Amino acid sequence: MSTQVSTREHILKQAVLLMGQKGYRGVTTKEIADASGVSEMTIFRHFGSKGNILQAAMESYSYIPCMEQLFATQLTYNLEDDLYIISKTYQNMMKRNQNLIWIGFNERYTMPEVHETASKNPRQLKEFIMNYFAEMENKGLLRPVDHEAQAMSLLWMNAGYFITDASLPSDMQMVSSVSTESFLSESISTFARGLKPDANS
Amino acid sequence: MSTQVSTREHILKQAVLLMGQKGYRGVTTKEIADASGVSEMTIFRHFGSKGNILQAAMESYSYIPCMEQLFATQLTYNLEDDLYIISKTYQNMMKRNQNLIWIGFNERYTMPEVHETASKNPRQLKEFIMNYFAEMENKGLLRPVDHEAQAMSLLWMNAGYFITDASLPSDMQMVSSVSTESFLSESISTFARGLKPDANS
DNA sequence: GATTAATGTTAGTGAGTACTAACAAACGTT
DNA sequence: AACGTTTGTTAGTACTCACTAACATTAATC
Repeated sequence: MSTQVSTREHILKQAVLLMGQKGYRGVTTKEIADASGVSEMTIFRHFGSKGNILQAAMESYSYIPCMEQLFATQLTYNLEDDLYIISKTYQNMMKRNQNLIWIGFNERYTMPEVHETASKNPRQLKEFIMNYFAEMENKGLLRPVDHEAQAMSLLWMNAGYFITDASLPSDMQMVSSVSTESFLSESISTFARGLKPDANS
Repeated sequence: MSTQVSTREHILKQAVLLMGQKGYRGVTTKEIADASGVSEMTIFRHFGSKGNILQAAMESYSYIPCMEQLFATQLTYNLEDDLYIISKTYQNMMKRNQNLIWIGFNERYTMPEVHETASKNPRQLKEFIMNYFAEMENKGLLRPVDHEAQAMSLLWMNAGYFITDASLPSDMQMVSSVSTESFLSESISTFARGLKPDANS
């Protein structure tokens, strides 16, 4: 009984890995089967079609629950700290799922439903952040700003950083040598300063 | 005689457009032919194979000549102005060729030679910038810094901005509403300030 | 008007590939 | 030991698609 689940998960894992490297169309069901140490039939018995593999993988990928918990329990209402932990969590989730991100992006024209599934995440996260900003403003810990625009800025910055950090380095063959952690924390610090109310030291 | 060239260019243009949307494997030679208003045979007579189409497109794409001219004639040795024009040119070239960038990136595992062709560009640009920094330091207009690391920072920032600006907005369906031009100029301004020698107003 | 170069047309080949059907083997559970 | 569930095997189907060959057509050059 537990074998079903684990083989299913195992297939998904290998499929995402291969598709992340060679693209959805670049990988055959045979390849996925071999990489999973499983017969091709097993794949079709589990998922029915190649498209469903990707669909299933996309549905299993979601940072919404994780973010939900973060916003419910881990916030300190210190602006900089909170933005940092939100960003850090976002970065972690994106990095963990970077293959899926790429596949979804590449197939955005050919498999719109897959892309639709994936794009729910940032939209939901934007809502979370906007609610947080509203709360902070009520507490007098935030300047009166356009909550949506500022939430967007944060996401924008994070997405840009993720893409350059997680994806390009292996591509553009340049000397990295830039410390990753510090870049993020410094950006967040600046961003938080810009949002704090006027009375500063 | 001019017809050959123009049909060839026309095919390349349409091929890149389609591949940019649906991926290299997602497009058939038939589709490219139809989009180009041309027989499938014409394509094979011109390029021999589907792979050669992409290869030819990649070889035609290069911002090196453009950058070469910029570095030779258009610099003013005002740090901020120069970095801005370099960045702006980079952004323009990347935006003009964004389809090719994506294709090359997506096929980095399956068609390494294509990727190799594309990656010559940033490496060359890095060299240009490093030489520029060396000159500026000689003129006493630049702090003594690690030229390679700083050139990397600039390219890094530009690449990150390009990707979020040119590619993500249509993807993540978020309200853009952020002014593009100002974001870039502000970043460059900050970057330039960080590189100027100490004696500041 | 004849020649040449570029393109069109048609038909087809061969390889790859998603997916199916039918039966056999392994496995755990009771 | 019997049963049900999951997986493996094999063979095959239907389809797509890159690519070719042979011949017809247009268009420019001289």
